Amino acid sequence: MGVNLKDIAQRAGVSLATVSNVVNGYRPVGERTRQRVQQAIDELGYSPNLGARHLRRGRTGLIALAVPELTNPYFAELAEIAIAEAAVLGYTLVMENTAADRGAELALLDGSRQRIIDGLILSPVRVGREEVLARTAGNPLVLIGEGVFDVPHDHIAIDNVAASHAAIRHLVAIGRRRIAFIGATPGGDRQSAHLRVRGYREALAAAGLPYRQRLVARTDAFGRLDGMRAMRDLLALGDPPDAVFGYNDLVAIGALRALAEAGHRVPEDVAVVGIDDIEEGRFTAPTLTTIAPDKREIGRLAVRRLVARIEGAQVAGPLTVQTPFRLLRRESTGTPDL
Amino acid sequence: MGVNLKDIAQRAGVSLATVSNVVNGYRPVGERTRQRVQQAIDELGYSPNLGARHLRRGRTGLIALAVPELTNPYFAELAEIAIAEAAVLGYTLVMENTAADRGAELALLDGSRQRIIDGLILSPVRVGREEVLARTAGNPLVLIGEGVFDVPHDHIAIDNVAASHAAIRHLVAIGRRRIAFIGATPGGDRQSAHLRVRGYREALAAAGLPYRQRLVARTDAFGRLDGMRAMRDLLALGDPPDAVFGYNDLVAIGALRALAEAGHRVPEDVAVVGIDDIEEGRFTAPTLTTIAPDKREIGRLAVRRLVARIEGAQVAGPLTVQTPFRLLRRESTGTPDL
DNA sequence: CATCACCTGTATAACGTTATAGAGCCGCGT
DNA sequence: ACGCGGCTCTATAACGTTATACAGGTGATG
Repeated sequence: MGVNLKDIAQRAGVSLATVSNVVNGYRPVGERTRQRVQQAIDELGYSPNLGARHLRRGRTGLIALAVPELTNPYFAELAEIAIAEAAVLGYTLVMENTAADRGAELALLDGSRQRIIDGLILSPVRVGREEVLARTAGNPLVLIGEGVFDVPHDHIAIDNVAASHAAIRHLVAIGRRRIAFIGATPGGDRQSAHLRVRGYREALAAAGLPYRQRLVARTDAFGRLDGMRAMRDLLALGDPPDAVFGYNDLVAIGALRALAEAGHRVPEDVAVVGIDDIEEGRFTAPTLTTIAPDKREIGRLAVRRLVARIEGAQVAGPLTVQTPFRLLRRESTGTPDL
Repeated sequence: MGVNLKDIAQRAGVSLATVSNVVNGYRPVGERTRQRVQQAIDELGYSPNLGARHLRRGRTGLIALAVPELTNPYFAELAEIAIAEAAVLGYTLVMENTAADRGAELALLDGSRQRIIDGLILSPVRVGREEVLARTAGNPLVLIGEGVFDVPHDHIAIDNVAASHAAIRHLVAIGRRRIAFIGATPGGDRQSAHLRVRGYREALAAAGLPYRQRLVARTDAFGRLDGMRAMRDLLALGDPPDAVFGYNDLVAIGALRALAEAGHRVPEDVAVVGIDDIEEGRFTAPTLTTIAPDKREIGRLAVRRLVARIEGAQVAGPLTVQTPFRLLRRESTGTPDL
C-alpha cells in the first residue's frame, strides 16, 4: 500500500528502529542521522500505519462520543466543542449515534467496539446503574448528562433538579400560576426527565402552588413534534396553562409552534421556557428563554477526564462533577436580558 | 488485555487458524469442532481485535463522513441516514468536522488519517478540482453536495442551478418582483453558492425581471446569524425586496427572524424560501418554504457507492449522480401544501 | 593504558490476526 | 495394494509498528 518504515530505513541507510525513534522520539537520535531520516520521510511522504501502531501500543488515539440523537442541536454543539478539545490533546473524536436505543448503548458499554476506541463518552438514556457497573473497569468511560449515579466512572452533568427549580422560579416571578411541564416519561428511562419533573414539583411547592397531574404532559420522545403535540393537548384542557416548561429546547420550540398555530400570544397568554440553549432558540419568534448549561465546560471536561483516565493518571477530585448553568431570559417569558 | 484467538484455541483444543475460520468463515470447519470453538468463544467472551485484523487485512470497516459544520441540521440529518445505511452494509461510519477549514479538508484528502479509514465521504467547501485530483486514486472517495467536477470520483449532488430556478419560479408565480438572494460568497469558495446565484440570475432573466446587484447579499458564513444580518441590510435599502431566497434553510431562518424583529409580515410583505428542508423549518413561525433535496437518497447512495469502491467492484453508471429535489410550499410563501 | 560509562545505532521479538502451504486421514476406483 | 482426490485441520509466515536487549565506538577517569 503506502510507504512504510522499512522503505524509509532503506532510503536513509539506517535501521527500522532508528526511523521509529525519529518519528516518535522514544529514544534520542544523533543530529546527522535524524536529518537524513527526516529527509527520506519528506521525500517519500511517509505517515505511520495507525493500525500497526495500535496493535503494538494498545492505543488508537480514537475516542468516541455517543449521543442519543445526532439531530438534536444540543449534542451537535457539544460535539464541536469536544472534537476541538480532543484535537488539542492529540486525540480524534468520533461520533456515535445510539438513537436512544438500549441495545446500542449496551453494545457500546460492552465494548466489542472498544477494541478500536481508547475510551468512551456516553450520554446514556436507556441503561441504568447495573448495566454501567457491568462494564470492565479498565475501559475508560465518562458519562454525561443523565442520572446514573454511584458508579466508578466520571460523570459530568448539571444539577437537573436545581435547573428545573430555576426555570419555575422565573415563571413564578413573572406572575404565572398554572405552569405546565412537557416531557415527562413513563417507566425508568430518561433519568433526567424524572429529575426535571422533581425540580418542577418542588419549585411549585416552594411557591405555594398546587401540583396538577393534568399539567404534566408525557411524551414518547423529546423532539419538536413531541412538544407540539403535547402543547396542543394542554391547550385543549378546559383551563389551559399560562406557562410551559419544556424538558429541553426542542420540546419548547414545538410548544411555541403549537401556540402560534392556535393563535395564542407568547409570552402574554403563555410563557415558555426550555433547557439547553441551542442556537435555534435565539432565532425563534419569540426568542426562547432557556436554562443554559455550560456546554463548553461539559465538553472540555468530559474529554479531559477521559484522556486522563486513558493515560492512566490518578485523577483527583470527585467522580461526579456538576457544571454550572444559568437562566437566559428572552422574549418567550417577556423579560429579555439578551 | 482482552481475550484473544490463542485463548480460544487453547480452550477448545484446536489451532489458531481453525478458530479464525470459525469466526470469519474463510474456510469450512467441521460441525463438531465448530461447536466446540463457538462454545469457547461464548464462554470467554471473545471479540476480534480490530487493529490486528486491520493490519492483516488492510481494512478497518470504518468509513468517514466529513462535513463543514456538525451543527448544521442538514448534515446531522444526512449523517443519521448514512450511519444507518453503513451499518446495514457492515461498516461503521464516523463523523468528521472540517469546520469549513481548507487545511482540514486537505488533511482528509491527503489521507494521513486514511490509514485507519477505508473510505471517505466528503462535502468539500474550500478545496477544488486540483486538490481532489492530487488524492491517490486508490483511496476511495465520494463527494457530496458541492461543485467539484471532472474528477475520477463519485459525486452525488442536486442540480443547484435547477433548484435555484425552482425556488425563484415559485416566488415569481406568487407575484414577487423584487427578489433578493442571501448567501453569495466572494472568491472561489463554496461552489454551490455560485451555482445557486447563477440559477437565481437565470430564473430572473427567464421571468423578464432585472438582476440587481444590491439584492444579492454576501455572507461570510451560512448560519442563522449571517442570514439575519444580511436581511437587516436588505431591509435598510431604500426599496427593500418583496421576497428572499436563502442559500440554505439556516440563512432563511435568520432572515425570518430579522423580518419579525423589524415588524414585517411574512409572507404578505416579504416571502422567504430556503434550501435543505431541515426539520426546524417545519416549526418556525411562519413555517419555511424550502427546496427539499432527497436526503435519504443522497445519504444511502453515497455510502453504497463508497462501499462498492472499497470492495473493488466496478461500479456501473456515471460518476456524477444528480439526486432529485422538490419544492415544499409552506407558510413563508403563503401557499402551504403541507 | 586499562576501565568504565555513555551515547548511537542495530537486531529482533513481540502485538493478534489472516492467508498460504501442507499434513493426516478416509474412501474410492483401478 | 496403490494412488488419488477430497475433506479437516495445523503450522507458520506475513502485516507495520514499538520496546527490549545488545553491540560498537568515543571520551573521560583512575
